[in-house]
Amino acid sequence: MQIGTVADKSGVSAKAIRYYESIGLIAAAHRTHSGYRVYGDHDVQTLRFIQRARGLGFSVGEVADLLALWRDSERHSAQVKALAANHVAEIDRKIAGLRGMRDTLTYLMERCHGDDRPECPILDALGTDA
Amino acid sequence: MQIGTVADKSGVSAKAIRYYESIGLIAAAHRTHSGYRVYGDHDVQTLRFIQRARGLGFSVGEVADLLALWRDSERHSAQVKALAANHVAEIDRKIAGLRGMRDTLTYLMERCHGDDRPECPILDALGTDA
DNA sequence: CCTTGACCTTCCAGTAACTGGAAGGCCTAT
DNA sequence: ATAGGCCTTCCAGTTACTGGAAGGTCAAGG
Repeated sequence: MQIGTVADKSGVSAKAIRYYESIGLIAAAHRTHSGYRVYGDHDVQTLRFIQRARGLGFSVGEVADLLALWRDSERHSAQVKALAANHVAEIDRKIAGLRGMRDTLTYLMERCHGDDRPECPILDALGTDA
Repeated sequence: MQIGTVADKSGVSAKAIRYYESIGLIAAAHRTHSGYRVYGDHDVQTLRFIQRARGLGFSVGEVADLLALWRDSERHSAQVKALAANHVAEIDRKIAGLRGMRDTLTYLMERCHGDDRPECPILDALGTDA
């Protein structure tokens, strides 16, 4: 398989595959005599794994850890769970931050007439000396 | 006032102030004969505005729009409200995305023993062919 | 008068995780 | 022979800054 085919099958772009190879997330692919990368079904599996993990918001570094655990038959599920728990905590922090912004903005928006007059509590809130 | 003072007063780092100047978000400061930037209270106000808007998650580009509206006495509050509404919608999208990740992860974690055995539904979910 | 220390200046690099595009090689079909 | 659709590498750009290097400025102390 060439990189385009494995990209289609895995859902990871060819660009991203080369990038993952360049940073060492995946092993360097074998090459044809003319330099084309060659892949097998196994690589499609790995890339799908990466794709899903990235889709759950894990960083590339965390994905590397997950991949290592995935390949390690001696792993303890507690290790995986801990990784996931850390990530959930991080997601919760982000959600909390966004919710704070959202709440402030909707509060201000409710008080903004939203017509052709210039008075605006949103700008007031941003601009006051407080 | 020198840049360090205005940085302290506004809560925006000196580095960030120079950066904002470099991208045109704020006007270039006047300089002393020796090249030091000089600021007044007015600049502190502007930087605080920027600081708060950034804290609400507005991008630097959106902050530029907000600043322009803030300075425009002819503005319509509807313009500000629309900007805020777009931003809230964006925040909502992000929250929804994060919540999806969170839900999937917690679902999988509940099913993971989290002990010294290798079986792990989290890795299974990432690695299946489905 | 000179030095010390705390400022300030500019410029370069790095962050995360890629994407876009340029310039050029390879391979198959017509 | 050439057209097209692949592939290759490499450089730049994205966001919003931060860190650090090399060096100038200024007021106070010895």
